[in-house]
Amino acid sequence: MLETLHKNHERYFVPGLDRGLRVLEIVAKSDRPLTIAEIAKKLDVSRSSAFRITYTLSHLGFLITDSSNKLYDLGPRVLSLGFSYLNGQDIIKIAKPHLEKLRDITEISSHLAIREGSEVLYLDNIVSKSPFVSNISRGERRPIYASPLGWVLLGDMLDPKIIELFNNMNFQKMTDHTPGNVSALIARIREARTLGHVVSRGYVQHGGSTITAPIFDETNAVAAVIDISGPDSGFNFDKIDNFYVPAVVDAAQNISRDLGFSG
Amino acid sequence: MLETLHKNHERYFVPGLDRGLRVLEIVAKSDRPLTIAEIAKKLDVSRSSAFRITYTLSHLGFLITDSSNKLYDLGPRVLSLGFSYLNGQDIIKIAKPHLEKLRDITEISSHLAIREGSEVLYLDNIVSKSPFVSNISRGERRPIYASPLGWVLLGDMLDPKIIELFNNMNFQKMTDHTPGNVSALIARIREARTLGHVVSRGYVQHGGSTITAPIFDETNAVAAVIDISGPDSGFNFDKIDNFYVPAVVDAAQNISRDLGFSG
DNA sequence: TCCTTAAGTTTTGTATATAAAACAATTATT
DNA sequence: AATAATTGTTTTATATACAAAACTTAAGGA
Repeated sequence: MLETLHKNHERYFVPGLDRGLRVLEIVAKSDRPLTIAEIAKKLDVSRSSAFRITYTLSHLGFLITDSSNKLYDLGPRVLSLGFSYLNGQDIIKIAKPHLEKLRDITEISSHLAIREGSEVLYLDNIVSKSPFVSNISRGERRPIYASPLGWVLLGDMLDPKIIELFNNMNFQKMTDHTPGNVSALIARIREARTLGHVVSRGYVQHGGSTITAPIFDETNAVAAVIDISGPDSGFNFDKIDNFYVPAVVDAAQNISRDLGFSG
Repeated sequence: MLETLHKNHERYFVPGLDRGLRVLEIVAKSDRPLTIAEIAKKLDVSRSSAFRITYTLSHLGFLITDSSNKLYDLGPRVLSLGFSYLNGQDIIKIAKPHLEKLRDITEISSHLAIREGSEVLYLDNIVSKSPFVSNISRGERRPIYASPLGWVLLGDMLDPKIIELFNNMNFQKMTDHTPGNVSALIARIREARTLGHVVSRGYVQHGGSTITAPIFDETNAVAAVIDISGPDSGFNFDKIDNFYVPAVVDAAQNISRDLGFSG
């Protein structure tokens, strides 16, 4: 029996679950609470289905309603999942002491991030004790193409895969140095891989700088990335090459070693 | 037509969604990745249903499998929801400057928390710059009955409601001062309400102290709670009554005012 | 004020998601 | 090594989740 590729791909999908989670993400993305009719329209389902889904989600505490019971917003229960995820990530525990040491010797905030789809996902944020601190929290996301961390994270991805991931993405020029298309992005990635690190000086969104290096797992894949970053006022730019870069690369290698990367 | 109360209550439930979210929480609570058979047993459904649910969740990125595709663990996508929730909470933005000022003048870490069911849920954590820091992160939870923050949070709840919430809860003695049953808890709550704050000195889990005060919303309900807390070594115990307590109560009142509580 | 439109519920016939059973593949036991 | 037990996957008959339509309530305009 031959089915359509689409149908075949979703043979075991639980539609109610799929749509419920999409409702949570629709409400999460919205900057204001939504009505059932709005959710139904965005989900492209009937109002009665949207009613059933919001009924379920609000009874479970994942959505809450306002006093009139007409506007739906995220409920506090969504937090429990994310927090469990962070606690369960061994890489965070392994990396933390190295990130703290890195923060202490450089006096600049250090971060740990992984790739999630086409985004950089920050897993940990070790805040500098100096007054010049970055404001990136764990759980935050950035588009990969616009972040030096992203360029390093894609270091082990083959060009066709990169093209597949980004060829219909809208490249917004965040700064003068944001790659404007896929081939410019590939050039950045190749450069990062060749050097083994990236120094992005004054190019980051709010006039800050970043020094980034990759973490490898036991299969030599890029498992994560660390950086030190913050406003330019926190850096001593004379010490980039002979202090900051070796410190970050060294910390990354130590974390890689603790993760089982021998090489 | 008469249906059972149970059925009637769940008339509009989407079962696939309910079970999918319960799978996420089962995996979140587990300290190790789980197999389909284990998930099926914990959920009390057939293996084929568990297969369909995990299939859906892993295709959506909320679960990930290990290399053998047999062990399921939380995926990074669960983070985005929790982070959106935190970003959407106005109370965090409103409270933050007050918490930072409180941290700066007391040199002790300050926190913001709300009630979620029978748990205290930390929404923000302003870390002290002193070496004596607490290690509570946003997203963490504590049982209400065992936390001074919880006693303050329940200040506007009527006794029958408290009894309903806690009468079949297992009260574990965390410290000498943990209430051991519902009536002891109610006494703590009443005391907190009368005083308008709680000073819990040296009673907290790891030998630390806490000073807590409630935040009210425009309807005079307890909307949240703030505290300063940390190891005893960070406190100057001579300054409790004439400095720490007024500082915390003052910050709480200012946040209440910014939230619309006239007084 | 009445009419129109829109949004939130409830009901209900039908398409389909589901759990049992069958099957396949792996792991444990004798 | 052979067999039993366990687990993952596929098939399929049937219970049920779904969307359309009906109904209810609220809001807006003439």
